[in-house]
Amino acid sequence: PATRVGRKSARPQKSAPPTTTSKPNKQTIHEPSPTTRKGRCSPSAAHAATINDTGLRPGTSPDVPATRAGRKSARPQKSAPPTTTSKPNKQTIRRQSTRETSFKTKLKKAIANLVRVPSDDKSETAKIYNPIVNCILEEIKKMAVDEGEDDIFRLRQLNSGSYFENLKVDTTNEFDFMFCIYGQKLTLEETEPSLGMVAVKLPRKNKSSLRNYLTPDGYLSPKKLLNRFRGLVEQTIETLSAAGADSPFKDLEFKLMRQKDGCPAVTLNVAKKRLQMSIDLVFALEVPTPWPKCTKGWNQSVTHWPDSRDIRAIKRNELHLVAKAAPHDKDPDGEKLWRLSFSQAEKEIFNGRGQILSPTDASNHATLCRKDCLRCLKYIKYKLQLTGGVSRDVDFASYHLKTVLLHAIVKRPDGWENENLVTCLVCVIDVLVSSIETRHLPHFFIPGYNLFEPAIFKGLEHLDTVKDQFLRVKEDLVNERLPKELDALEMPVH
DNA sequence: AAATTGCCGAAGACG
DNA sequence: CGTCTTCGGCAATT
Repeated sequence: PATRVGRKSARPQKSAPPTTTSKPNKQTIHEPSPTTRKGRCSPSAAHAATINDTGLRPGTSPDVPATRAGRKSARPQKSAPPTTTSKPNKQTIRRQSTRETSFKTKLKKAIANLVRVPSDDKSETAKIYNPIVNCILEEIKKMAVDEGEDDIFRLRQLNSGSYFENLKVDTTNEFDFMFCIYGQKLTLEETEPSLGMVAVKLPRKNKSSLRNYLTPDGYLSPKKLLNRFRGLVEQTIETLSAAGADSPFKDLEFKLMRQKDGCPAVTLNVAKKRLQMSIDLVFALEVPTPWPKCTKGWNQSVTHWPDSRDIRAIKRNELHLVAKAAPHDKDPDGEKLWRLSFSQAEKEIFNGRGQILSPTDASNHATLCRKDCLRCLKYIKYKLQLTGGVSRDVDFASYHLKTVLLHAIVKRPDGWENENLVTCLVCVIDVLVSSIETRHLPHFFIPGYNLFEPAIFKGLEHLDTVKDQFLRVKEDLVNERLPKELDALEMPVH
């Protein structure tokens, strides 16, 4: 029974590759001239052993996490990787100035030194959070059966968040999971397309227990459902905490954090001796395809990325609704509006087996490069917060950075290779800066939803600090200096 | 049709 | 740099 499934799915060939030249290489960043500077040599090791027992970030990241991977099959290597470029021959190398080469090396090293999760820690934490989430899921199901609601509280687990996306840049032991109600027929009402939110009603034929969570006027209430979910988790934690001496949880201390207003997640802190971790359980509703109307037009950009075939593939991903509060007084009681989450679609673009590359990408170099870019951006933001440049509760979120990156790829679909990392970073920073200047950062999938809309974004005035910071980084980059914001060596410890 | 199994990629460790 | 390892994702399988 050979389970031969390799990556032999279709995707014969990404249509016409030779577009390379057609694109006016507007990105001729002057990888600049010799501004000298002694390399700060990096005694690595610096950030080592930051096994932090501080962890535990209190806030809730507006980063809206993931949902289930689409069921698309592997895309075969986007054909033709002639590798010519990836392996510069000696002459090419010699032709590059040694300074430039050494700067690239230096940058690469610096990035490698951004926070990483050592594999020891990975094993150790995995042995804790996996049994816990399994147990919570099981207990919830059991309790739901007793109360006749097992038709909805048989939840699907999706690992999400920066840890599982390999995009973590801080040292907190924080793990995000989505717990999704799935398989329900829902009717979406797009009353607030410019907020990225929808209201939900149940079609007549939906006889599920969701009926228990309707408002008087027939809307599915995020607050009611989230409260119910939290109640289930609370009960579970009680039984977990009361575990006997032979339980796998006997050394663990559990503490359920207070429910933050408008936060779609239930946060559970777990401690084992000195090791602390935070488990975020994001409650979500899976909404069946097709995507709602507010997403019309996200793909109508003039550019050629992603191509129409990829767009179709992306749109095959299920969206999710999370109980994230609406801004202002749009829905003060949290009784009506749900926020759309595209995390599965985003995951497909960045990670999935069907990485969405550009027509001229030959391999998964682009994936690596994009992720390195994103990690750099996130790290810069992280440092800015650590050093007090921007307070932590301004909701300038990594989601904004991810969105900026997506726009940057649209603007310049080719050349995402770590060889060009500097160029790529500069490109992303340019997009970020102009978004800030114009106060216009459209949600990638909902063009009419401006993430920097004053009514939506708190702390607009801080954005200029952010802009300055990134401009400094850009300045360093084009002058071949390692930005101190990317230097993990002196990591402030909070 | 829920749970198990096996394969593969990502990325760290190590030499 | 290349090889080895572990973890997670995924789908075939029963």
